Amino acid sequence: MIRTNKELFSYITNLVLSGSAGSFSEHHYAPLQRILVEGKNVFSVYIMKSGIVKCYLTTDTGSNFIQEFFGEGELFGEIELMDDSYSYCTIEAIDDVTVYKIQKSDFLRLLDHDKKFNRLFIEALISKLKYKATRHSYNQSHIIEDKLRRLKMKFPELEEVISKQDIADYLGITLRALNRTIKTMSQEINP
Amino acid sequence: MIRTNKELFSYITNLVLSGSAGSFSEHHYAPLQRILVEGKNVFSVYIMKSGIVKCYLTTDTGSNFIQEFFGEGELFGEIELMDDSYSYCTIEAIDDVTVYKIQKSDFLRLLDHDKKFNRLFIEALISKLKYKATRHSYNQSHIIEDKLRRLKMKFPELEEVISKQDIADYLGITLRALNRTIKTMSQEINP
DNA sequence: TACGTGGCCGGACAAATGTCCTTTATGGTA
DNA sequence: TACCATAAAGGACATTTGTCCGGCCACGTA
Repeated sequence: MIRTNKELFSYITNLVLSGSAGSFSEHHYAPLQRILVEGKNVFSVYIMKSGIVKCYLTTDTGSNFIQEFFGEGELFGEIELMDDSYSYCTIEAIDDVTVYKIQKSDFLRLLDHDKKFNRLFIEALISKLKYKATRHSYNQSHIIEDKLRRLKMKFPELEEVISKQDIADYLGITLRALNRTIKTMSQEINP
Repeated sequence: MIRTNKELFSYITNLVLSGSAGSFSEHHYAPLQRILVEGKNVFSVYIMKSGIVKCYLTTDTGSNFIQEFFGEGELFGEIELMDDSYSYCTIEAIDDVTVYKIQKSDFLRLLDHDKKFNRLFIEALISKLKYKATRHSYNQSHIIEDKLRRLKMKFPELEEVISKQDIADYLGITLRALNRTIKTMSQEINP
């Protein structure tokens, strides 16, 4: 649910600490602030230093669909990197957030000259792919109760950290359906 | 719906033709033959030369969920590349299929020594990511009729090439629901 | 205190989708 | 030809999920 990337995080941290990569700058965001906005041009790649953001897009039906929550070490803005496109989603801070920011051109240079970084980046992409594939197939083939159970298993502190509406948007369901399911499940435990 | 990758295809074709990459071997498959099987170890990366395959996985509910259809230039087996893992999906030929196959170790060497190839690979991953993200959010926020309309728009020859069951598995719905929707839509046109 | 505002909860009903089962082609094969 | 497997189509019903709505509660502010 909250995606992280330890390896990338520690590698970037070392890069920054050693001062060998002056191209990284650090930025802070308060809850509800938006780091990227759907439809706007993206000029940098971002890597999470601390906090949690949600990555979502607004569909033509008006509802929000949450792609992922990002925590320590996850990167975003990379999809818009290659084709100079507009951001296909919005990134919004959930709590206090710190990110490393690196300009496209610097990022591409790093990718070319730093083999280790290149490999870590590829692994990050592959990890995202795998995650998305699994999630989509699970979502399409299970009822809400199963999805919720799975989510709670993987992320027990769920309801303390993420709002109900966000959980619903993440599961691709309505708030009503989420509440209904929570009720049903609690009744199954205490009949 | 049927994913392709022109740039990668022509680059690989040139590599193979120029003989500079002896590590590629060519393989043929007949319809229904399986190139990768879910749960089995993967030792190579594959790139489609011709034909169409379906990439699907069987969920714990017994239904099949089709991740993507691959055509010319698309690659698969790359997810299993980095973490030495088992295949998370099955790749099955739909018509006559030819693929280029390259061993993991050769692939990794190529990735390290061929900058252009490295970049094409990253772009391929990013393209898949973007596609998956869009598809999942669309699927979760629209009714079947919308999904089907969108699919037909993007891929008009749909029903001639892909079986009804496969279309249903791709949309994450039952065959019954697909038939019902097709009927409804045809009645809307000829009332 | 009184009054909004927003998050959370749930009733009642409608719409979408799944399940189960039967029928009708269609193609291959004994 | 007769037989069998398999794709396609759809009827009848159950389940799941969405829509619309009103109520409750906590919190900030006039």
